[in-house]
Amino acid sequence: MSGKVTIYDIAREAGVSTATVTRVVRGDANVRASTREKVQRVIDAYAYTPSASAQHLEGGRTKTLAVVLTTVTNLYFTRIYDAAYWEAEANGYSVRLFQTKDNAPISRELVDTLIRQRVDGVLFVGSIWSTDRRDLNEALEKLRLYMPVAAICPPGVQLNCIRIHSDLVNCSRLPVRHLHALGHRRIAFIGGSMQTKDSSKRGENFLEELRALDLPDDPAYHVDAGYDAEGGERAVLRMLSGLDRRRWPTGIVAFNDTVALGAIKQLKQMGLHLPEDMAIIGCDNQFFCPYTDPPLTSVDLHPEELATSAVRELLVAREGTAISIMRESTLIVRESCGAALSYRKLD
Amino acid sequence: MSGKVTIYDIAREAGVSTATVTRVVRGDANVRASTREKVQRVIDAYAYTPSASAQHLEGGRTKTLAVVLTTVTNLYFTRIYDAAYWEAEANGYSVRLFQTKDNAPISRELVDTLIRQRVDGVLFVGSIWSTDRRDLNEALEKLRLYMPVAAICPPGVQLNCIRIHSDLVNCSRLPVRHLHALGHRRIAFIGGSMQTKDSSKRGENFLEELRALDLPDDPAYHVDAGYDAEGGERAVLRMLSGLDRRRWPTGIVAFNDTVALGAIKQLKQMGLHLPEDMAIIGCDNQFFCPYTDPPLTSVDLHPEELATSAVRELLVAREGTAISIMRESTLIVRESCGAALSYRKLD
DNA sequence: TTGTACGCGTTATCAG
DNA sequence: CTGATAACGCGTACAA
Repeated sequence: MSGKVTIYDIAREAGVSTATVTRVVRGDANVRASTREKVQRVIDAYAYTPSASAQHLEGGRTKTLAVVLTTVTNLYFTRIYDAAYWEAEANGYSVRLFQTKDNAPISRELVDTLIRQRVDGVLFVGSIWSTDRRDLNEALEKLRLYMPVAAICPPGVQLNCIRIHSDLVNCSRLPVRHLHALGHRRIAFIGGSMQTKDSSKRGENFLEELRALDLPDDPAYHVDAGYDAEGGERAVLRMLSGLDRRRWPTGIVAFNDTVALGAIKQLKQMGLHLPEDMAIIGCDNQFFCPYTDPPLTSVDLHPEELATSAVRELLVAREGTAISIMRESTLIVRESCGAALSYRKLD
Repeated sequence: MSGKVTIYDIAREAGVSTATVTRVVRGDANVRASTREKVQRVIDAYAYTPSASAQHLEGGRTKTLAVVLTTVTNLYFTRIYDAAYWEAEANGYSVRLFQTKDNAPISRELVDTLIRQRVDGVLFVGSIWSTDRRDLNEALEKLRLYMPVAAICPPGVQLNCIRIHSDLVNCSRLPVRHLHALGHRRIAFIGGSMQTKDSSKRGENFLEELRALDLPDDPAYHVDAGYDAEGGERAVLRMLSGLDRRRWPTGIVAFNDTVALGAIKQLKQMGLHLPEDMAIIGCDNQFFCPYTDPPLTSVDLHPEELATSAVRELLVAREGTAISIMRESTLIVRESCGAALSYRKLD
């Protein structure tokens, strides 16, 4: 009763064979009622639960998926994991979460662990595409020997795996159009790091959108801001202090809500009133958006749906790398651009 | 090269026994250099990695810990998980994260999964103590048959496992003293739900502190607010609209920063200026505290250290349930109470 | 230095 | 309806 209880213990104690114990546990029909009852009693008494490892060894499947991301401390990743978790759960799978050191790519060690654990599929999410492509594809090749691989990545990335991407186009388009519709003509983008695929793609789309609307695409309106609030502060300070006041933008699109948070603080610190003196839009529609001052207009990428789709694809695991285009981004209008709440979605 | 590669495949292909393959993989010294090289080449060619399940079956340990919490979407839990993850990692363990449905207790199903996976230890964190005590202890008893169990829980809870608790006393004391020192006499607490152990403990400590300072402990100053921003909004509205203006508190202690976020919004909406008309203090020192307007003074419970300690205890797994009192809470002073930044820590 | 053979806990097959 | 027994992939005595 103290150490590990095995099927042998139960079989011996119940006076039956291990085969019968298995039948009882699995609810097999071919067991006499009295036998079943007898065995069940012993099982309960000993709190017996079969070992997943042994089951795996025999059966093949681990019924486990892996999610790999940089840190669960990031709210965006958190929403992805949460959705993936429950989708997997609903299908009888459990999820193992792996975090990668800051900007480290997919390490050999991680690949090794993934394979060693014999998970039935991996989902990579974000911040990994900045990596040396050769390393990455090498890792994927090795992984693919053992399990299906999926990635939530920007459209441009060419990876040999199931790719799910968010709607980066509308993610840039919606905010720009919104500001344009409200009369803004000088619009700036403070976003990520131009080093990474994801960020630069967002930047390109932003510029494209400006041109489509015949707006000035002054490079001064386009500055790196990293991914956190502090980055937002710095970016605003750098951009505005480098610009003659008459050339200041009147609207800012931030890489994400956290960056916007920092930007707002810095703008206020410089004496600007929001949204009168400056409009601002974030991205991700985080929980705190309604609580900034003014409430932050934001784009929702619906990361939960990306995660859900990714898990589904992984479970189906049809060969041939599928490319799913996801549900469109949605603009959530609040008051940080001064829009009336009766605002209707543009075209 | 397509399906699963086993140690037999490697052995056959390299023309040696499985024992020799193991030796090479594990870096055993007693292998002739030429043999080692030959085997290693085959291993690399086939991308062979031993199966964790098989290793577990043979060896006993899974080298895996489980962390159970309600949702990783909560920033506080997120910090705990992150810390636990890296501490485990540093010790060669991996972590499995389990989420429980909203307010559901530890389900039979979860206990079952935990045992089936044969994890080497579990850490339960938060929001589980509101549960029926009988169920809970029953689950723990069963789990303890297979693995050491730890819980990050409030001091009052009597669970038969390793208990790590945060400094709930100072968590209430520090804010009250801070406000008192700044001249506040009518201080309110908007916090959690008095149904749960954790919340009520915080409430008790709060009242105790008021009495210790000879401040009024008017029940009207003590209202449930749940755990999110919306709860904070509602709590403020309810409290203030039910009170004659002359009896309004001048300072509010919020259950956590998110609740404070909502409270701030509601206070502003009622036309109050912060911190002049109302001081407010949060708890958890979340990333957004410096970015509220005004920047939010908060208490840091150092959840990372709780998690780290919990993991350490779990790995040592000394029998007999240890009770660790953790590092004291710290008050992080910002501007939401109007304190000068030169503020010194009270006694 | 290397190989043989068994055990780890479970399920599946096949015989009774 | 029930019981032997092989097989799953690996590590480890023990033997050579």
